[in-house]
Order: sequence, then structure tokens, then C-alpha cells
Amino acid sequence: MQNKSNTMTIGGLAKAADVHIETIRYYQRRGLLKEPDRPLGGIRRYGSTDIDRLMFVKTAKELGFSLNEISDLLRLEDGANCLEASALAEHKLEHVRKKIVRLKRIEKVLHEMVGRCHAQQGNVFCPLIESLHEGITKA
Amino acid sequence: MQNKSNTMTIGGLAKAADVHIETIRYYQRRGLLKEPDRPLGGIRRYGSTDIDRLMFVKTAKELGFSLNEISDLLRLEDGANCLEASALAEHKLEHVRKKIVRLKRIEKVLHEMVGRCHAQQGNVFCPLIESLHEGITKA
DNA sequence: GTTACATCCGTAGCTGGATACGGAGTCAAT
DNA sequence: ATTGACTCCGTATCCAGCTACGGATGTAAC
Repeated sequence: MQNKSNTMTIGGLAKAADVHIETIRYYQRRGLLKEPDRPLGGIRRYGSTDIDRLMFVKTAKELGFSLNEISDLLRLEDGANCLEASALAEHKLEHVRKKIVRLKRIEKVLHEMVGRCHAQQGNVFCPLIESLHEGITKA
Repeated sequence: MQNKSNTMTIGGLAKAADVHIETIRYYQRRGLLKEPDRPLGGIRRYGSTDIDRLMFVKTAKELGFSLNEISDLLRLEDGANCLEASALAEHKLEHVRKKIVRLKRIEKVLHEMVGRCHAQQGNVFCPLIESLHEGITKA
């Protein structure tokens, strides 16, 4: 069931993904990462798929997903029921698209700000908030 | 200095932006929102620019920015020094662009998942994690 | 001018997410 | 077979970001 090249210990995994060891244990407790069974009271070994999964959690978190939402996303990845997964995926997809739209709006304004500041001196009115506000009311 | 049509009380502002009153007070304490001076020990009034600003905080938070980062963004908006602002804006811009790239990757995979689930029955391998992994290592 | 309700403000408490701690067990190298 | 570094696991603590509480004050309606 598992890649035979599970060679790392938890410390190596932590280093590979650049997270704290205790964070890995915490994610395991939350069910975000599954802990490989340990050979006769021995020490657990991890492989590259574990790095991927861990990195995914890390990244998604930075994108503003809660651990519960990430858990949802991971359940999709894990197969589960295809119909259920599809519904969930559509829901998350919408969620993600909204985020992209709003980020793009911020991007645009930041870009303009940089441009204007480079172009001229003195204080310029930088409508960061208004721009986002449009986004909110229209979306 | 302020729009004369500051007509709302804090409760109205809270309702308008759909946040908890205490959250507004908290943001004021953190310096994210400025509290209008209150007329001779009276009650503060808020206007539409306050709603905008508050909505901005709310939205940015959902996009994964910390309150400190949001504070940075708001200082940009507030004018400050143009050169300093420009540097900060460029930095944030890069940050935002990375987020967009990663979200788009998630979007793509979710989209594919939905499509595949609609197209066929049974469990399909849905490479959500791998796709994001590429993104991380290449970005 | 009293009732009903909101604001104000300081402080305490809560939740999610992560870290720290410490004693017992494991393992590899010498 | 002992040392040194690491793992395991349960529990405790920490931090950000709120949310609740409560008593004093303000205010609009009757």
C-alpha cells in the first residue's frame, strides 16, 4: 500500500518540508497526515509522498485555507466517493476562484501604485481600498 | 478632514460590514481602523469610507494576510512616503502574485476533478497534491 | 424624566494553530 | 554495552485573533 522507499524519519521529513517536528505530529493528530505504522514498537519512516502532502498543507494554509478546509481538500485527493468528491470540489472551486479574483484586484492596484510612485514625486492617491471594495460589492 | 456624512454608529458599521462590534474595537486598538473623535464625551460616528476600510481588512484576511500585513497594506493606502510605499508595494505585489499562481494551480486541479467525476464512474486518481507540488518547487 | 437600548472601555476568556517539555523507548556507532 | 542523538506520546503552554462581560455613560422615544 505504501511506497517501499520510505526512508526518512520524522526529523528528516520536518527538515525536507521546513516545518517544525511538532507541527507534523499535530497534523497527524488532526488527521491531515496519516502516520505510517511503526515496525514493532520501532520508529516510523516517511517518504516523498509524505513530503508532498505536508507541503500541500503548508501552502494551502498560506493561501488562507483553514486546517478543516485543507482536510476537505485532502479527502478529495484521497478518492472517497466520486460523487461526493465532485460536489465538494465544485464548492471549493468556486471558493478558490473568488480568492483569485480578489487577489488579482489587489495585484492590479499594487502594480499601479508602484508605477505611479516611480513616475512622479509626492503623495499620490492610491485607491487600494476602493478597488477592492468594487470587487466585493460586485462579486 | 473627514466626510461630513458620518452618520452611522459603531453598531451600524458592524452590521454594514457584517462583523462583530468587538472586532471593530479590536481593529481600532490594533491601529487598523482609526476611531473618529467623539463629540464631547459623546458617541462616535462612522461613514462609508469606514465601511470600505473595514471590508478591506475582512477580505484581505480571508485571502491569508495577517493583520500585520494588512496593516502594511493600509499604510500604503494612507499615503506615507511614496518611495517607501513603492518598495513595500513591490514586495507585497510579489507576494500576491505567488498566491495567485498557487491558487490557479489548485483551481485547475479542482476543475479537472469535477470534469472527470462527471465523465466517469468509480475512483479516479486526482493529483491535487502533485500539481501543487510542482508549483512549489518551480516557483 | 424615566425607560429602553447603545456606546464606551478595560479586562477576562475563548478558539485555532502551533510549540515546548519531559520521561521512556529506539537505534546506530563506537 | 554504553553513549549520544533521535523518536514517541501525553500534556502543558503560547500566540493571534477574536469574543464576552460588566459597569458607567450617553441618547432617543415616549
